[in-house]
Amino acid sequence: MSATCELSSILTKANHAMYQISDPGQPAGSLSLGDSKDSLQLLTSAQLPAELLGPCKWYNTDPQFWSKQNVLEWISYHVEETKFDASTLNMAYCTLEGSVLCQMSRDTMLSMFGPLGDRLYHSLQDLKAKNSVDDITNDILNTLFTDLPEIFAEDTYNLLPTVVVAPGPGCGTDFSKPTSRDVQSELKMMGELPSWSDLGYESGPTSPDSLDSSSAGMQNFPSSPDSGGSDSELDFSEMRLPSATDSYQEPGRAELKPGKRGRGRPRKLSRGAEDCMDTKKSKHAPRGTHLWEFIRDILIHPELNNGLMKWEDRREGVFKFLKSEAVAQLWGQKKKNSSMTYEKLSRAMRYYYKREILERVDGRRLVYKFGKNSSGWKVGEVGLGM
DNA sequence: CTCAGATTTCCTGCTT
DNA sequence: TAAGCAGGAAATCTGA
Repeated sequence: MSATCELSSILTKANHAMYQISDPGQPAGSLSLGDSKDSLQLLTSAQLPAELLGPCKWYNTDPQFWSKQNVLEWISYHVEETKFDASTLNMAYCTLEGSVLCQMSRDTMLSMFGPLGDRLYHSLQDLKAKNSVDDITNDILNTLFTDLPEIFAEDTYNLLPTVVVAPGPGCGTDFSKPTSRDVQSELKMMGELPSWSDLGYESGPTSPDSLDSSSAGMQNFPSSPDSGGSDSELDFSEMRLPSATDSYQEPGRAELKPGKRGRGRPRKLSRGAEDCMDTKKSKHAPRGTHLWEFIRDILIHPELNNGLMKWEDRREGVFKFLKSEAVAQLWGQKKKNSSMTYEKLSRAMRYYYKREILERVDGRRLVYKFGKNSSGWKVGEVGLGM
């Protein structure tokens, strides 16, 4: 069932124009990140159907024709894959045109991207070859996604490398050293889209305990300057606001491994027909997925958050939830927990008071304030990334 | 295996 | 009355 629901999740993504679904807490267009045409063009809900059923754009495009954004996404993907410290990258190098990139020697790339350069170079060569030679893989993948979606069910991920790599040379991305993990994640990525998380947001811890505002990944992509690759980054590709048709996707805990339960206190049964709910719980809910960072990242991208939240006093770090439930749903999607509610989210927020990541704002509903142990939201900190 | 950290979930009571 | 807010308590998961 888990597999089925996972599949459902994938297909649902494909079938619904994510944020266009009318939702009480989420008017159409909300969070349609693609609005920011000039900034990093995030893969959005609107793009989902087509994108989701096929490999991501850079993967399918001859690197020669990559836009800066494609380059950024591509680099980000590898940053994440290798858990490379994105903060060491010069962002100027990450926004080159693909054509420029293609003319670079391996040494040049090494000098530009450091240890990541080698991987990038090989990936680039592979992609150049691939996109000039065949589309077999794409066809296969499309077939898999459209005709044999169940193959992407959780337990069958392991089969993918075999299935897809089989076509041989030219079939792929960075398969030069096709470790199982590489291949799987690559494929998985193609299925789930690269997005903010693929843009390097998961490359480093950013909890207040581990970073201060002056450090850590200040050059990370569009979002938080200091995310350093926080997993808290808005991974909108994975996020979509729920619609009435999504109930079956409710993850709940019904399908955890035998003997394992979902996170948190056991939920009381009574939520109606939530039984088919399940997307697998993230097996490794990554550290660094901090709620406050997630919130912060929504806030520092006003062009993207589209009315979910707003600054009340940017300088002071005071912000307000405008669509509290929608934010909670997004958070829930990020954590693969569609039963997330604002109530729960707010409880977690309140825990931040003690840690001084947030400060109380008395008497104002839905209003919070960043505390001294938070970072990355201040005007001076934001925007350094690019 | 233990432990700490970070939630998640539930609950009660209070406030707006 | 509903929606939020405050916290306590319990439980889980992950990483160290």
